[in-house]
Amino acid sequence: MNIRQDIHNSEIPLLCQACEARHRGLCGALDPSQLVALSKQSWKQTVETGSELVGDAEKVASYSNVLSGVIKLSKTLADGRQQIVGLQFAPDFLGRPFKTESALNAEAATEVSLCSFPTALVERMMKDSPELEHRLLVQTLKELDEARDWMVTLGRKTAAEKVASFLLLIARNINPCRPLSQKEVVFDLPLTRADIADFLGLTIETVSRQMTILRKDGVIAIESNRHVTVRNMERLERRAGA
Amino acid sequence: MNIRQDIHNSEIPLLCQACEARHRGLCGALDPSQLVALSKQSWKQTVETGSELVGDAEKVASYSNVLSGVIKLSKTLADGRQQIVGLQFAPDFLGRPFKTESALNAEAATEVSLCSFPTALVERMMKDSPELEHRLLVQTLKELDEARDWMVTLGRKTAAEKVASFLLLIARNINPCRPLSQKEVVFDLPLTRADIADFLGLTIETVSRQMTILRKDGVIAIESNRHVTVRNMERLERRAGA
DNA sequence: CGATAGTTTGACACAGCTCAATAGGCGTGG
DNA sequence: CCACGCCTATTGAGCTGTGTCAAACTATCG
Repeated sequence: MNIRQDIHNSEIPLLCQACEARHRGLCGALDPSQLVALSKQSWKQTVETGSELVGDAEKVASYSNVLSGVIKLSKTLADGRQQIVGLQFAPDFLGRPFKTESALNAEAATEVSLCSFPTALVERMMKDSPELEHRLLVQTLKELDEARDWMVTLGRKTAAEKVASFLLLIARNINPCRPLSQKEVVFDLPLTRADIADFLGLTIETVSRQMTILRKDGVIAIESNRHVTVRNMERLERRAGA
Repeated sequence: MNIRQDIHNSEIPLLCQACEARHRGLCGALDPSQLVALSKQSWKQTVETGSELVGDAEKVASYSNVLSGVIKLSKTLADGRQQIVGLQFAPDFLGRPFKTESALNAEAATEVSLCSFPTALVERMMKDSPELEHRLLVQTLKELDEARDWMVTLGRKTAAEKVASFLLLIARNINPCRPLSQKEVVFDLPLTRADIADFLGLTIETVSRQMTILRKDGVIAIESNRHVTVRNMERLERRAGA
C-alpha cells in the first residue's frame, strides 16, 4: 500500500510533517528547502519532569521548539529565593538569540517534547530569512506583553487574585484545542504548589489556602491535587481582578 | 564662514545629524537614503512632565525615539491600582509594532523630547530593511530581559531591597555618559514617590521609610526630595539583593 | 502496607498597609 | 523679603494579609 503523496507535504521533511511548530510556530517562516536544511541538523527529544534544559549563566548550544508540555523559566537570588518569570507552551520557541549565556534557568515542569537545533544554524538562517527573524520578533513582543501583564499581577494583586490569575492563565494556554469562552474548563495543573508559589511571589501555604477558598466557594473543583475543573470561568475571571 | 562638510555626515538629514538614536538607537539601522525618507515624515517634539503619550486601548498613530527624559509605561486595574511595567530612557524606541491598539499607558515622567514618525511608515520600512527589524528585535529582547529581572524584584524582594534596586536602576540608566563602577553617583530622581511606589508594588509611605533608612545609614544622601547622591554604589548593590 | 513527597491546616509573628498628622519645598502675591 | 497656600514627602500608630513554623493529612508507588 502506497502512502498517498500530498502535494502540500511532498517536499516537507518527515520529521516536520506532523509538527505543530510548522504551522503556528517559528518554522512556519521557512520554505521547504530551508526546512530540509534545518531538519537535517535538528533532533526531537523527550525530557522528563524536573530536568534542567538550560542552566543560568550556562553556554547555550541549542534552541528548541516546544512541541508539548510546559517549561518554566526561572531566576534565583543569591540566597535561594526563586521567581518563575515565564511559562512556555507548545509551540513556543525556547532560546535567547544573540546571547551566548543564558540569564535564566529553563526546566521541564511536565514531561516535555522538543525539537532542537544548533544555535549557530538558527542564527545563520535568521540572517538569510527576514521572515524567520520577523516571527521571532512577533513571539518576543508577545512574551514581553505577557511579562508586563504578569508584573501587574506580581506587584498589585492580592494573593486571592494572584491564584485566580494563575488558574486563568493555565486554563487559557494548556489546552491547544480550547473551545474559548465555554463555561466549564478541565485541565491538569502543570505545576506543583511550590512552582505556583514561585510564579506568584507567594508561599506554598498561601497558595494552598487560596485554592481551598476557591474550592469551598465552588469556583473550582480539585481531584487528587492536580486535576482542576473550573466550574465557572466568568467567576474565576472576576476573582482575578480584571 | 562655511560649515565644514564632514563626509560621514554629508548625506545625513539635518534633523538627524546630532541625534543619539542614529548611533545607539534604531535609526542606526538605516542608510542615508532611508534616513532622508524617514526624516521627511518625522518630527521632533518636547512634551512636559505628566503628559500622556499613549493611552491604554487607544489607537497608536506614531512611534517615537526617546531623545531625552524618562517615560513610564504603566498598566491600571479596573479599581485604579496601578503598576509601572517599564521605564524608557534615551535612545529607546517607544511603540509596539504589529498592534494597532496600545495595551498600556505611556506618560512622560520628566520633560521628554521625542522624534516621532507615522506607524505605517516604520512598518513599511521594516519590510524593506531587515536590519531595522533586527535592531527592533534586539531592543525587544533587551526589554524582555529587563522585564523578567524586574519580576524577580516584584515577586521576591523585600521593600528595602526593592527601593535599593530602583535607585540602582536609575543610577545605571539616567546618566548617558556614566563612568561605570565609580563609587559615588549623583542624579535627580525622574519619578515622584508615588511613581516609585507604583513601580515597586509598594505604597508611598513604605518607599519613603526605606529611603529614610538608606539615608540614615549613609548609603545615599537626598537634597530637596529629588536630588540623590549614592555615596557608595557597592553598598547599594548589596542592599539590592544580588 | 509502609515510605516518601507533596499538600493542607492551624497558630502565631511580622512586614508592609492604612489612616492621620506633621513637615518641608516652592511658587504666588502682598 | 516674608506670609501664605498648595503639593509632596515624612513620620507615627495601629491593623491586617501574608509569611513562618509545625503538625496532620493524602496521593503515589514500590
